[in-house]
Amino acid sequence: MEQSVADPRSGIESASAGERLSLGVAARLSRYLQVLTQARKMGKETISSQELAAYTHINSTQIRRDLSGFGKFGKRGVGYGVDSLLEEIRKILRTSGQHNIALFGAGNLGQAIASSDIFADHGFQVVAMFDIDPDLVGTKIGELVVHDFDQLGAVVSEQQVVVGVLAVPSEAAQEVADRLVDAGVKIIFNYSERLLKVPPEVTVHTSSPAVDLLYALYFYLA
Amino acid sequence: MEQSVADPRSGIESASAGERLSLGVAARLSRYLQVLTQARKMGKETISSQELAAYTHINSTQIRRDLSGFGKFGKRGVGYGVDSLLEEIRKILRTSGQHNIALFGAGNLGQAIASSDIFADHGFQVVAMFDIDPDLVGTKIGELVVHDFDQLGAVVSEQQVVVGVLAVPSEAAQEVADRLVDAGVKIIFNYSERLLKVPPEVTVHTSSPAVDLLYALYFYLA
DNA sequence: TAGATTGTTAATCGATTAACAATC
DNA sequence: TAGATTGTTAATCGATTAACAATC
Repeated sequence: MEQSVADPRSGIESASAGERLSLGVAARLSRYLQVLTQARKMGKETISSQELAAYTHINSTQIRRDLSGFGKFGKRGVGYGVDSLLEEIRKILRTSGQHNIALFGAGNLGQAIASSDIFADHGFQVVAMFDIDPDLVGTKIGELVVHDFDQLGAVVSEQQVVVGVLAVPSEAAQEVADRLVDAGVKIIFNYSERLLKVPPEVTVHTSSPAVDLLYALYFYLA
Repeated sequence: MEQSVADPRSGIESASAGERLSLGVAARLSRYLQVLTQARKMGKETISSQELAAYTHINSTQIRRDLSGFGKFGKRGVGYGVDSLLEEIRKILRTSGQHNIALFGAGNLGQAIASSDIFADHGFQVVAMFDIDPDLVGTKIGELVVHDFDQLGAVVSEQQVVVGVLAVPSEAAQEVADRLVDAGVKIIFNYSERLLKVPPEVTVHTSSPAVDLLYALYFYLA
């Protein structure tokens, strides 16, 4: 889990918004969304808190408690409607819209991400790809033309890019991050291992499969 | 974060082990390990709880508290020695050794994982690759020969595979998982979106970049 | 009705944080 | 000495869980 919010804004409350969710609640709601999205793909119409618990490793009481804080979304004796719960949680997280991503690095990892619908399923669209290799610039990966890094600023503002995803080698990661920061991007998803230095208003999420494995392994060995 | 431990074993306590770590502590220690590993690569010799906090988004008091529970690893006015802290945490997590991974799927994602040292840095070694495509079976990806799925059981027991990493299309994920379970593998790392059904003693970690993004986005939009 | 599952309460435990003395 | 940072305390807040009535 990533805890990314340095300074909860004091003062002005958004009119439409109620309270800001706690880090834990927001993280758990996101997990529910993931499972619900897949459950829908599998043609499931209802899902119980017990089933959600099995897939998320989150206690079923906790799940019911999280949800009941926002309304009565379930049917006793039946469970939750997959479609309707999906919609409710999206409303709560206010992430119903379409959000644009720029992808950096057109190597194996970049291509894997571009061709996957792991982001698309949750309303994120890869709208641009970048690479430093002149042989790749101008070629097409799926629907996307590979841009040169020099076009970064222009693409970010024209396409309203909200998230930059780094699938570049570690050595290149900091430079790309710097450029994204200059272009005003506030969320960076880092698939390299490099520790990135960014200003406090920018959130970096570093992907860490090995860390997750270490964690799982501890409980396996212990 | 993945919470994966269903039934804490009652009764018998391992002689060498003290208490089993709580889920939260184990997860945070793993994060520290990640940052320390990178800090060492960057040639850093000491690191303060403040710096660790900046990279992990975990409160610095929390970090000092976590560590001081196991010993006095730091020097006041200086910080923690990167090498020594790395070693201490590995001891605590009892994950110092070498652990073997089998990788499934030799496509873009599989190749990206095989050629990355994101696992190797933490003592995980990819010892075998598998693919269903007859054209790929027998070819080499880096140092690794691509095996046919039929060899799964033999390879797992010969190479003492502890973790199976799935980089296959969603449609194939459940079948590979079933075979891994049959072969006795207890930890599965799932890069597909498919929800996997496994027996309770097996831990599945599903990679969820989009979920992490949704979470970051909430705090950005809110 | 009988079985299943939600919504909610109440009680406990661990996480979080500010503050600060100890000490490098 | 002066500055920095650990180790630790104490106080608060949120997470977790079992239990169960309500109700589909």
